[in-house]
Amino acid sequence: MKIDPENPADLSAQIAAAIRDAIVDGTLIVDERLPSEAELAEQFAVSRPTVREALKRLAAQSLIRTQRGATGGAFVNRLSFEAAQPQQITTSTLLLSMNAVSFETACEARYALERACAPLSAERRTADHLATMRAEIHRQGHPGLTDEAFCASDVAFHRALVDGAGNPVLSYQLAGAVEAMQPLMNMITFTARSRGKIIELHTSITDALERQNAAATQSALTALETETQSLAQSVFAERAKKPG
Amino acid sequence: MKIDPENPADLSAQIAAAIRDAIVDGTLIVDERLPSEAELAEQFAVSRPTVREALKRLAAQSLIRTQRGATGGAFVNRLSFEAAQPQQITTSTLLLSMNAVSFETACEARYALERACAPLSAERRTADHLATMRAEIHRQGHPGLTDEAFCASDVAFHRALVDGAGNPVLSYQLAGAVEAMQPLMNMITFTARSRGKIIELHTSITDALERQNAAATQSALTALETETQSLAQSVFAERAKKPG
DNA sequence: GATTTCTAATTGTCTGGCATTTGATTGGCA
DNA sequence: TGCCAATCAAATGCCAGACAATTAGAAATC
Repeated sequence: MKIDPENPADLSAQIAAAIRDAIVDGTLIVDERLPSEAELAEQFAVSRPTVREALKRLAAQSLIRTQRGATGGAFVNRLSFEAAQPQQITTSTLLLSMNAVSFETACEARYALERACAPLSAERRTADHLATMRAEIHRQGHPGLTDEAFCASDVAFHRALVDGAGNPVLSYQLAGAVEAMQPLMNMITFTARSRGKIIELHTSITDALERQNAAATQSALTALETETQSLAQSVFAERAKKPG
Repeated sequence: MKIDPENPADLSAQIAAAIRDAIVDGTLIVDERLPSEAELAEQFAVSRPTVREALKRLAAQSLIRTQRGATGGAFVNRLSFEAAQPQQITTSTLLLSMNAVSFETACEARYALERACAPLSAERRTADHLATMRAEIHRQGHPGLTDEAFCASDVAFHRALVDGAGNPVLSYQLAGAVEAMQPLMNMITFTARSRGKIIELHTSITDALERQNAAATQSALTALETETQSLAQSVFAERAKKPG
């Protein structure tokens, strides 16, 4: 673990990179304790605040955790899917909002990915997954539901669908795509009629999964994508007509 | 932007979260300059090192960039897909290696996601994408190629396939899944015979894409998945027989 | 008017110190 | 001997102040 002493700027970034590399290539293993801040400062020939800045960078990526006290210190974190997901969602959300990604593009990606889960989910979904999906469908039918709550329930429905595939890697990747869409979906006003259509399609998806019919699940998802796209298009067209 | 003064621990994390929230909800917009470190320290009633630790956390996530000098400071970064991808790949790689995800599970997720790109890629792939894929296939046929270089070429091939879909959201999500598999793939020894089979399947994939035949692309991908899985299984079985 | 120099603002880093937390040690007491 | 409380030591969390390096703009000079 070495840093470049020639370049006196960005010392904390260099130190963070050195430690990160050591974690990635296995030099530092899970739950291993890093040297204390004072020792690291000595090793890298920098001051303690600089070391601390480096450690905070790593902590921001959940690569390490710190613990105070006599046996405390910085420990290599076991990066869990649960810990990585919130950050993945934040990043995906910002990517969409800051890069002028069209609703169409985001929606296309999301449904393409969900269709990828469909065959696995049709095979492996448990009664629990189906129950969650039906519960969300039921909630979506409630008349007093705000648009935002409707979207949140939609996300919960789709996450259950994805989790039904029983593949944590898929669930992790899809969480970003599905949740990041929520701010975009929240821009849509859902009329009673469009809600009814969506609920109908959610029901066909759930039915198809229950019958373990992968093809039917995929075509229902495609229908839902088409419906969502045209709904968004009409909302945006309406908004363009009367600005303000 | 407020922090909880009651809880004296984790001040830098609280400040980082406050600023991150301001960026996510649009209070701070792209390229906007944050107050100087001294001003932030005053606002949050903490010291400058604490503010700096918070800023480093945000810099680690590419949410801000800093610039020295008279008109310098911390600026909200436009989070680009290019900047987010390396971190997404690092995270995905660590998730696989630290969570004992089986080769089977990771492989299944990867090919499910790639199949999701196939229809779009069949529709939109350019001559450039096809040329890249054929070039990688050609490289893979070179006899002197190390296993590691073969894997790297494999990754390049699949990334071209994914990029062919012309959807940056898909490319971003898939990059994590594809690249993170590389360390797992590197554990496999590729015989001349297995390389030949893979090259053959890569060729059918490229041919199907060239003919814009989505179904053929998907079934070729499925065949490649089956081949990869059985290859891995035999390698691991062999390794289990004679340990060391 | 162009070039050079100066200046002010800002981040990057260091030194030194104190507060807080927490496990380990040690001493006292039953 | 066994248990419990007080103490201790190590480590992180935080702070104050200072200096160095960089950079843009202003001022001075040719």
